[in-house]
Amino acid sequence: MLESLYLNLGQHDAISDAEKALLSGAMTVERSFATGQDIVSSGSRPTYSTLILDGLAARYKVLEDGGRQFTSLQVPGDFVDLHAFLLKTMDHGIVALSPCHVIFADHSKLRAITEQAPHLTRLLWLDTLVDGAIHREWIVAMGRRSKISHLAHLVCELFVRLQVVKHTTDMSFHLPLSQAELADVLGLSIVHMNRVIGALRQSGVVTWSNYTVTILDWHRLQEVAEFDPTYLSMMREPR
Amino acid sequence: MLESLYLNLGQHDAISDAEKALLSGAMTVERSFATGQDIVSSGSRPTYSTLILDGLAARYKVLEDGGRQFTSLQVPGDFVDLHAFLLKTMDHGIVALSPCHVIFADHSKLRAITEQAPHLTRLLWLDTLVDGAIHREWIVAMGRRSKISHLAHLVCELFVRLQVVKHTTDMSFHLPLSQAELADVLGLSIVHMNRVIGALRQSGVVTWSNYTVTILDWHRLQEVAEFDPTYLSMMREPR
DNA sequence: ATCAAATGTTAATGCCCGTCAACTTCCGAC
DNA sequence: GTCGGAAGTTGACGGGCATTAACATTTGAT
Repeated sequence: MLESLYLNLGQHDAISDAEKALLSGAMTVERSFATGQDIVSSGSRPTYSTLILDGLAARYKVLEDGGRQFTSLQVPGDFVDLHAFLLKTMDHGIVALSPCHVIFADHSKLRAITEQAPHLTRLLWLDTLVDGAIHREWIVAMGRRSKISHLAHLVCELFVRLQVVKHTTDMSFHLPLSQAELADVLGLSIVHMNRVIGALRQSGVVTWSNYTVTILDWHRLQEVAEFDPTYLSMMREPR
Repeated sequence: MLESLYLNLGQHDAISDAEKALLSGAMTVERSFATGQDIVSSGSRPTYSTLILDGLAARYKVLEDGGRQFTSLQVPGDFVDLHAFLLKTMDHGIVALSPCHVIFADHSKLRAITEQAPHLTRLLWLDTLVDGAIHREWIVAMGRRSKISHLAHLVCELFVRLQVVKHTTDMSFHLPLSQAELADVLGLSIVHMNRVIGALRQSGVVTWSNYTVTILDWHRLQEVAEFDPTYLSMMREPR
């Protein structure tokens, strides 16, 4: 049930059975969300945090002119709003980009973990720190990378993150994002997004159809993206 | 000595004298850095985290073509690399943008805090979560705001953050950033950065000279920026 | 005070990317 | 199968922004 969470946290450091039991014990209700539904709405003050068991979700903000910007993509094994445990008030929304199956962890039980399980606390903290590292990489991509490089970087990131939780097959993964939604990831117009995707296809490093991305040449893709996975902290070491 | 840290952490929730003593006890060596010097270098594995006592610093990444992107600005009372306590390896550098006076906190002592002081641990965790919230706001600004709105938002953010640690006077603050450095914050060319600053000046909401920004019309500035300080979690409540 | 270097400012040119528009393809409902 | 709407694709055009270059101004070093 929580296998993807264990894979996600366990990539950074070993987690004990006792810790798995604590995590499992923090979980309460399961729920499903349809594509397009808000999993958490902006301005709310949730009393639980949401773990994705299956599906793809995204954090987003909407501006007055209607423009939307995604600030992160969340895959199975991710807490979409672990930060709300301490931030209290959601300053952004979280939407399901595909049918999402989730499970809730009560903040009271997360708090109990911080009182009694320092190592597990550090791993949960670390999970939010990796979030931050991904945000920084997105800022760099938006500010200083070419658009095709930005897109290539996103493909690299998603492939690696999905691989950790065993949601890739060979060099392919499912990416249920319309081009309009991708445009809200990269901060582009729909039309230009379409052209950038076309350019990446043309370059021959990936195929991309039916919402499935297949990496044909990982090495060249990594070069185009200048992708260095250090920021994902995938090395297992004492934390 | 650690007054700005107490102000920074204390804005989110009350901190006890015992907690202040724990923080104080975690500090070791003080040091100064000159403008332009790296406080922490990319790829390093520091065994301590760095707190800014005075000065302005920034996190940054450099791309192969030499392009630089700042991913955050750090003011007095900020830990510039608290995340390295758990991430272990720095995936970016941190540079002093003005003469910086800092103090180091040993990771071993931070670890001891996580073992013995759950509430203080949550406040330190929260500090890194606010970092993440700021990152998200930067992503939105880079992706979907006009450049003048982005700049206005940055001014709002810095003013509020500096106010918390008592580094503003009336509606002014010192911002020791060249236009070239600002361009690396917004992801613009130097020439265009100059024009955007000119446009913000023209609009009459701020004056900006001698590295000092004065807000003439906070209300209109906030409107231009669509600035909503919720993301900074400045409300004091149990965490 | 003088000079060199860093920083700020302005103009010219061209490309990247947004907008508008038209059209095609895909997909689910019936 | 047929229909309607969503998603994808392509072209035309204009504006925002990068690049280059030149010059002005400020700053710091001697």
